[in-house]
Amino acid sequence: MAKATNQQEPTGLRADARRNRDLIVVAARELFLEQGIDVPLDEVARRAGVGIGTLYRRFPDREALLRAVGEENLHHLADLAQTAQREEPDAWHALCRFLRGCVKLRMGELSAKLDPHLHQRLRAGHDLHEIRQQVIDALLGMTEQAQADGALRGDVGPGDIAMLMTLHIYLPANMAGGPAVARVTEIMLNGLRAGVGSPLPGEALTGDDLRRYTAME
Amino acid sequence: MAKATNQQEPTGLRADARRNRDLIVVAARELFLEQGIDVPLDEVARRAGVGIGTLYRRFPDREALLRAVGEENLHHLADLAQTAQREEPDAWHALCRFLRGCVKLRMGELSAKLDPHLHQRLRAGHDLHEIRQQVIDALLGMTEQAQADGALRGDVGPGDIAMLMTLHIYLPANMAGGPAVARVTEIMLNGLRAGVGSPLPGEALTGDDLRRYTAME
Amino acid sequence: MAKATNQQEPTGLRADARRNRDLIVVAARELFLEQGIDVPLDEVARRAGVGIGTLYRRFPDREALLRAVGEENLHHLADLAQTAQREEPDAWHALCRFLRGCVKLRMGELSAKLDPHLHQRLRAGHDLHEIRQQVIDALLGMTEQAQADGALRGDVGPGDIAMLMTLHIYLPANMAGGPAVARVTEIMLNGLRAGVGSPLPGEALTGDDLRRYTAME
Amino acid sequence: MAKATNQQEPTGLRADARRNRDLIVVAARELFLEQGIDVPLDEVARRAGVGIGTLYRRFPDREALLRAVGEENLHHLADLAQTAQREEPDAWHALCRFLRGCVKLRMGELSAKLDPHLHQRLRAGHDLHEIRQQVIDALLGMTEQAQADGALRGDVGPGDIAMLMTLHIYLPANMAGGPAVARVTEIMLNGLRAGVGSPLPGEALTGDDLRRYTAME
DNA sequence: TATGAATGAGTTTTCATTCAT
DNA sequence: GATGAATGAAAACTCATTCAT
Repeated sequence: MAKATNQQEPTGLRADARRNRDLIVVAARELFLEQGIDVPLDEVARRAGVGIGTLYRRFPDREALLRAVGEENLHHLADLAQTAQREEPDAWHALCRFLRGCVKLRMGELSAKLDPHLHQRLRAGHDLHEIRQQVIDALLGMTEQAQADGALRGDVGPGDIAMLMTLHIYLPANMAGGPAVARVTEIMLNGLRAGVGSPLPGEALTGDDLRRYTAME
Repeated sequence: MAKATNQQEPTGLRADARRNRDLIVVAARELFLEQGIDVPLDEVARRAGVGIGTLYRRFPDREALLRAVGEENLHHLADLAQTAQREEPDAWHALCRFLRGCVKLRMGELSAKLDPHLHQRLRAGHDLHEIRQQVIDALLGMTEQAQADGALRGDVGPGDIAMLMTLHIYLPANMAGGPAVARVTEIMLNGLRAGVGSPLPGEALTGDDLRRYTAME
Repeated sequence: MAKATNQQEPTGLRADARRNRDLIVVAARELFLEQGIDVPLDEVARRAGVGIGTLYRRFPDREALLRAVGEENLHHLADLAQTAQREEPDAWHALCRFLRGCVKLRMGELSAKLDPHLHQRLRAGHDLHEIRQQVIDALLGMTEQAQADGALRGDVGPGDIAMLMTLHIYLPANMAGGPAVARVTEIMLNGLRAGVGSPLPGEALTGDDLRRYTAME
Repeated sequence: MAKATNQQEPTGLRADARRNRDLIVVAARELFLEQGIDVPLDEVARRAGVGIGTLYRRFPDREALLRAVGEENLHHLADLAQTAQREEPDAWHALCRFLRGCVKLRMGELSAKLDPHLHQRLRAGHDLHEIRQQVIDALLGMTEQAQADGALRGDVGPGDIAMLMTLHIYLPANMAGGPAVARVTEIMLNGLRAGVGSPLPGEALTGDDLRRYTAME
C-alpha cells in the first residue's frame, strides 16, 4: 500500500535524489506539527539531513513543501478509507472504523494553521484531485451499502459522512489522543443509526457537496 | 452585556488610551484570522490606527495580544451559554442553541493556529479561570436539568457536551458558514437524545474533565 | 543651487531621517561606481553609517536606490546645462562648456551597467520628467541662439546636441579623465561649426527626438 | 573569415566538445547582454543546452567566460577593420565604413557592465594582444593613407580615430539602432576632414596611446 | 503618552562550485 | 566527458523591539 502511494508521487528522480526528497517531506511534516508551519526551513533541512540548497531545489518555497505534506496526508486518508472498506465485515463497521481512524491522522492540525488564502490555494491545486476522488468513491460505497443493510439512517448522504470526518480531522491535538474522543464519536454514530431521532433539515449531502468540503488538501 | 464584558478587562486607563487598547485588540483579532497569528505587529498597529509604540506600551509582546484576543473570545462563549440558558424555555433547547451558536464564534480558528507550546502556555494563564468557570457552570446546569427533564440521555456528563462544543468551535472556516453544518449538528443532537442507540464506552465526563478540554485559551 | 536641488527630493521626513536618506544615496552612488550595481546593500548601509533596516525602510529594493541615484545624476546634468547657459558669454561657448562638462558627471557609468529591462523601467519612471525637461529647455535655448549667432551649423537641432552629449556621458571611465577626450570633443565641435563639411543625412533632430534619447534615467 | 577566426581559438578538442564550447560562448554573450554579466551560470548552461558541469569544465569561472566573449568581440572588430580596408576604394571611405560599423558590434555594452577592477584585469590578459594588434595595424594604415590622400586632417593620429571608435562602441543600446546615430557619426567625420575648423589641443595620438584606450578587453 | 525612525538578529533565498553517477 | 544533485557561503529581506522626538 505504501508502495502504491509512493508511485503516485513525482518520479523520474535519481534514486538518491528521490530518497532525499522523501526525507525532506517527512521532516517537514514532523516539524510543521511540532513547531508550526513557520519553522525555519533551515531546521527542516537539518532534520532531514540535507543542505538547505537541496531543500530549495526540490521545493522552491514553503508552499510547495506544505503541498507535498498535504498530499501525503490525503494519501493516508484514502488508505484509511480503502482499508476499512476492504477489511471490515460490513459497511456500517467500515464507516465506524473510518471515522474513528480519522482522528489519528492529525490532518487538521496542519490545515488549520494555514491562513485562509493559502489554504484555498492549496485546495485548488490540481495535484490532489485524483487522490481525493479515491476517498470520495470509498465513502460513497460505504454509505450506500450501509443504508441498503438498514444500518445507516436513510436521510444522510456521503457528504454528511464527510462532514463528520472533517470534524474528526480537525479535532485539536490536545484532545485527539484522549478517551473522551471515543465517546464523542459514539454519540455521532448513535445519531447516524437508522430509525433514530428526528429527521434532518435540508437534503442529504451528495458526493458533489462533499467535494466542496473535504479537508486537507 | 457588552458593557459587562468590558468591565472585566483592565481598567483605570484614560479614556483615549482605553479606546486605543480596544482598537488594537479588534484589529489583532481580525488580522490573526485573516493572515495567521504571525502578522507583523506593524500591520496590527496600522489597522488599529495607532503607532507601533502605542501597541507595545499596552502589549509587551505578541503573546499578550493573543491572550487578550482569547480572553475576548471566551467572554463571547460565556455570553452565548448564559444567554441560551436564560432565554430558552427548557434546558434541552438551551443546549441545542448553545451548540449551534458555537460555530459562529470562530474561536478555534485562532487556537488551532498556535503551536502546541504556546497553546499550552495560554491555557495555563490565570486570566481565564474565572470566565471559564462561568461557561462550566452554565453547561453543568443545562446538562443536569435536561437529564432531569428526560430529554438528554443519562450516560453523558457536562464534559461530553463540552467535547461536542469544542468540535463545533474548531470547525474550519470554509465549512462554518454553510448549511451542511446544521445537519451535522442535528446528527449529534439526535445522538444525545434519551433512549437512543447503544451505551457509550467509559464514564460520563464530569466538569473536571471538561476543564481540561475546553478550548481557547 | 544644491539647495534648490534638494528641495525637489522627497520631503516631509523628520530632519534626522532626511539626513540618513541622503547619506544612503551618497554611499550608494559611490559604491555603485566603485564596485558595480550589485554591491551588497549591507555594504551601502555600512558606508552610510546606518543599519541595514534603515536602508530598506527608505528604499524597498535595489531598484529604488538606483532610481534615487539616477535622479541625482540628472539634477547634476541640469545644473551643468543651466550654469553653462548663465555664465558663458555666448551660446556657442555655453554649448562647448556643456559638452566638455558632461564627461565629468560619469553618468553613463551607472546606466550602462543596468540590464536593458531595468534600464527601461527606470527611464519610464515619472519622477524624472520634470527635471529632464529642464535639460531639454536649456539645450533648446543654446542651440537656437548659437545658430542665430551664426556659430552653429544650421542643419542640426537640439536633439543632435543631445546625442553628442549622450556619447560623452557614456564615455568609459578609463578614458574619461585623460587628455585624449579633449581632442575628441574638439573634433566634434569642429564638425558642428557653421559652414563646415557636407550636409547631414535626414532631418535635424528636434527636442522630441531628444526626449527619447536622453540618458540616465 | 569566420573560419580563420575560429582557428585562433583553443583547439585540440574533440568535435563535440568543441561544439559545446562554442554553444556556451554564444549563450553567454546573449545572456550577458540581455540580463547583465551576473546572470546565473546555470542559466547560461541551460540556454547552451549543456549541463552546468560541462560549462565548468571549459570555463573555470565567470571571468574565463567573459574573457572568451570579449575575445570574440575583438575578433569581430578586427574583421570589420580589415574588411573595410580591403573592400573600400580609398582609405577615407574605409575609415568611414569602419566607424559606422562599430556601432553594430555592441561591444561596449558588455565592457561597460564590468566593474573597474575586473575590466582592468581582462584588458591586461595577454590573450588579446595579438588580435588587438591587428586592429591597430589596420587603423594605422587607414589613417596614414587618408592623410596622404589629403582627405583626413593632418593633426590627428590613429589614436584619435581609436577614441572615436570607442565612443561608437560604447553607444548605449537604446540609441545604437536608430537613425540619429548616423547623423552624429557624420558630424564627427566632418570634424575630421582636412582643412576644417580650428587646430586640436595637444599632440596627435599615436598607436601607443591608442593601445591604452582601445576597448574590450 | 503617542509616534515612527532606527536597529540588527534571524530567515529566506540564490548561486557558484564540487563531486558522485 | 557529460550530467545534474548536493552543498553552504553570502546576500537579500523582514520584523520584533527599542528609543529619540
